[in-house]
Amino acid sequence: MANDTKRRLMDAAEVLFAEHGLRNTSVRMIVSAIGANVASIRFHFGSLEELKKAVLMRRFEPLVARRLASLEEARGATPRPVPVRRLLEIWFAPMLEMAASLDPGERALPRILARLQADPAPEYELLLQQELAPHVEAFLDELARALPHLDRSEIAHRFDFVIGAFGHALRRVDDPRVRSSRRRRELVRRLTAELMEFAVAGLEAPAARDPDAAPGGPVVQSTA
Amino acid sequence: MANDTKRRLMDAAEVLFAEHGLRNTSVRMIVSAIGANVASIRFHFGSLEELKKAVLMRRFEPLVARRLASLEEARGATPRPVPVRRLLEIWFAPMLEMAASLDPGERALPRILARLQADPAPEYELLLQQELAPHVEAFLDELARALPHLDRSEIAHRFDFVIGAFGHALRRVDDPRVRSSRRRRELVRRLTAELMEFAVAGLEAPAARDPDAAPGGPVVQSTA
DNA sequence: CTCGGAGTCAAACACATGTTTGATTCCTGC
DNA sequence: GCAGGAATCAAACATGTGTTTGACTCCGAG
Repeated sequence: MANDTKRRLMDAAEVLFAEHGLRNTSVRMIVSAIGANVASIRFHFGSLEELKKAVLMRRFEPLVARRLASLEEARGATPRPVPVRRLLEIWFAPMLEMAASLDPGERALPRILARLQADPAPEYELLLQQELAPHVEAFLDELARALPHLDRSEIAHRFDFVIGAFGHALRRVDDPRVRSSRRRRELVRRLTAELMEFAVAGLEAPAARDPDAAPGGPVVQSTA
Repeated sequence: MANDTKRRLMDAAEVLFAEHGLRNTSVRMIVSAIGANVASIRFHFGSLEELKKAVLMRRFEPLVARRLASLEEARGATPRPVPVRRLLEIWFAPMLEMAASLDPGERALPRILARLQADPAPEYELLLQQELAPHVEAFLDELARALPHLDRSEIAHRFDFVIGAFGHALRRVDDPRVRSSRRRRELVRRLTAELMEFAVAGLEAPAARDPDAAPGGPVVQSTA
């Protein structure tokens, strides 16, 4: 019974975070979800902020570990560069499995991260960047091998585009109009297939012309 | 002097909305920014919610109008489908000009919308969907002519990917580490050129295989 | 000059937030 | 069985929120 309340707090909190966002979830929403006392969060975590970080880390660390392990394995299989499509599969797979899960707790992290993408809260931003930066670098390194026609900075930007598209797609899956888990899983699979085609083509596209050096005028011209 | 305070409230509010998000901007933050009284918002707008909607609409209506006019013009110029690249230019241009503007007020709307993308607030979601839906449909119609190898639903999803990537890129431009407006404008131009290449290739990619019918196994396979 | 509405103001409202307190219950180790 | 820490509890705290009130100033029309 010792850490039971502690675990139940985290479980209840993470689905509330997914539903309402980290910012808009109050102590009282969490404790009342499991019939606990308002002081329980302070007792078990010290503060609400600490609980938020604990919830994020519990799901986040295994996710990063899985990605890195898969990347390592794919890289070790052959001396040739890992194909872009395979790299994207490795990147997306863990998150997609969570997003399609039947367990609301499993499903929470992708939703939380997708929200965090656009609602920058300096504290988590920093926390996640520290946790993310290393394995993002590893993927960018491997992408650079697979896309020798692009310089590193353009690769980083394009990977950012992919992450933005992915997050946006995940938010769509959150649409409350998609109720049944059967339909949700189907939608996730569908979007996954379409996103994969889109992202591979986008990443492999020819390098952008330097807008300064381009003789053909600005890439985005006035619509006059 | 009549509507002076009213206008100043909207001006101050929109940059605060861009900075802190619609949700996290309080009445007192707004009024203290221009030295007005807390009751002034109630007097001029009825409520804080009404002020938010007024701020959104003031910038939003001209944006939609510009896009539709440019689309109409491009479509009238030739009986052939408008190229994908041109459609994206028309879509991005107004927002990009705002994002690169020197006026913080001009710059606010893209930031607000980019935040709103991931922080769904039912009230504005509805408001914006009503305002957006018609001209999104018009763009999808034209995209369908330019991309005859894709069915309508896949086009809609891909356009969503583009919007997600665009929003994410705009959020990057918001990075407080990018201080000088000179550097910001440069970054916007750079990202624009790269995003254009990425998005055109992504939209024009071959249709995704139906994950059910695909004999080659799941598109995203387990990373075991 | 005066009346009256437009606009502003300080102060308080009712409510929600995270945190804190001190007492009380619970259960394990002795 | 009992001592003592772990865990829970109701209640209050201080602060922030949007809103409301009623008096106040201002200024143009009659």
